[in-house]
Amino acid sequence: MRERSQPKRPRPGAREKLLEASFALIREKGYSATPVDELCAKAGVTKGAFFHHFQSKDALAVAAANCWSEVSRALFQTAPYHKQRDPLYRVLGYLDFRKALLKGEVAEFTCLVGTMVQEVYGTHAEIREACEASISGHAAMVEADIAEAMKVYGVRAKWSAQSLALHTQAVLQGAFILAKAKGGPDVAAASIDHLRRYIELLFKVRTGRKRLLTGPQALCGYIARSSSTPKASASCVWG
Amino acid sequence: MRERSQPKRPRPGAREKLLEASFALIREKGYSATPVDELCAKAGVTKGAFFHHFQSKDALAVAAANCWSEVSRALFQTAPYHKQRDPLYRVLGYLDFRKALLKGEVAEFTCLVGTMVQEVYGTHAEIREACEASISGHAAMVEADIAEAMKVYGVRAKWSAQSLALHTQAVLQGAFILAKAKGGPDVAAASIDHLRRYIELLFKVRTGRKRLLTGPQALCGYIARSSSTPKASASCVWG
DNA sequence: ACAGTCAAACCGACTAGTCGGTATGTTACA
DNA sequence: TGTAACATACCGACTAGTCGGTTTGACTGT
Repeated sequence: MRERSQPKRPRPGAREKLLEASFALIREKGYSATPVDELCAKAGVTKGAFFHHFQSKDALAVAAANCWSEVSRALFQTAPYHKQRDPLYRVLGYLDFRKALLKGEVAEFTCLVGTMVQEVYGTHAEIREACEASISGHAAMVEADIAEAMKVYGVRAKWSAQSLALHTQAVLQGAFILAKAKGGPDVAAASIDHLRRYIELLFKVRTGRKRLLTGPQALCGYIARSSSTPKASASCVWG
Repeated sequence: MRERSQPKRPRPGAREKLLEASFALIREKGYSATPVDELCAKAGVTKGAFFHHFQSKDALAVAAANCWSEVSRALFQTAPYHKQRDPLYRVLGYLDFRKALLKGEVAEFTCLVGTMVQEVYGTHAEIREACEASISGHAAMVEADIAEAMKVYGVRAKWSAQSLALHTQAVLQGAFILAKAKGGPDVAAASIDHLRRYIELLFKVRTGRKRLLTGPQALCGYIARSSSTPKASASCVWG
């Protein structure tokens, strides 16, 4: 239902504002500890609007996870590292990009779906599935580059492109937990460095990072600072 | 209806039972979503007993995190891999041991403090600190072996033993999140495999795992099955 | 141009139930 | 007789969700 692609945008969109508020609040306080009233307050919207757009708080969580998938897909697909011709450089550039995103408050760079799935995996199947889809979908994007790199570099191994892609996500999620525990992004950055080193070793790229970054299309390591925190955009109405 | 056990209460220890119940429930449902009443029910104890032993729910969380530190310290210090003479084998054996612990339900092998800190890092400073201490303390144990291995193997590197130790914890915590998202331990095991391969590469141990495991003191890979899930013991009264 | 119609969007007081926490016992034992 | 260790009843605050009503704006017929 909802008939989402209507040519008219009747309202500034309480729905979008609620999704955006959920990004901030759930990452900051967790899902269970975030009351509906507070989501409404942050979004500048009333409770009536909330339950007009979402059947329940859980339904919002599912929508938020789906929206997160779309927003992050958009962010990473348009990121500059993605234009690298060498697929391995795309993989390493991806990690540099992730590292560059570790700025500001912890809640601003951590992962919504990773936070949520941790809390609800055993009690809210639908939310868990939406989070799983988000993580797996993101991993699939990385997997494509890894698989291509394996071909180009002639890497034959016991590990699969998929398992390595999932491993990158595990490292990132774990790095976020350590960042939360320690109160800052430094540990997370160090962990990404280790992951990068691992991938270099797997592909036998012994050169230091510098050389990788000064290649002809050296777009890997830089920051699209303007959008370090993915925002819910109006285009993210479903997912 | 109460009348629930022997009128004699020699010293069954409501406190210990509550801590043990918190291990199970918080790992299963998260901290915020675990009501005090349910903790009491699981522990077979009344609410009065709860607030007799803990000033607040938050105080229980701090105690649980400290208890977790002690229980896991005891578990890993007595684990067989720890007797390896070669420090590198201890590190790799640690990973094999962690992998072997990935049995049963997800809530039975995931980390209490990792789960908790994710939820409360921004709102409950004392709990966060207790979780941080638990993770860092555990990492320090791994760090000692890594540092020794670096000496023995003459490894000089940009990375420190500490950062690699923290990285192992990041991988494990992240592996737990993926396991929660996917509903089983397989992804987590694969991620530990990648971490193991990384460390082998760092130490230039090119031999396959088999050879490592068939060495003279090949205790690395086995399971202390009887205690895969750390239990709160009576000795864990404070921490 | 304009009154009428309709449905979606939105509002906010209200409720039923849950939550963490307390007040006041009761029991076992030193 | 005192004290630690419980047990039970209860409280006020909070929470997700409801419901009757109002606003908004697109569309229609005249």
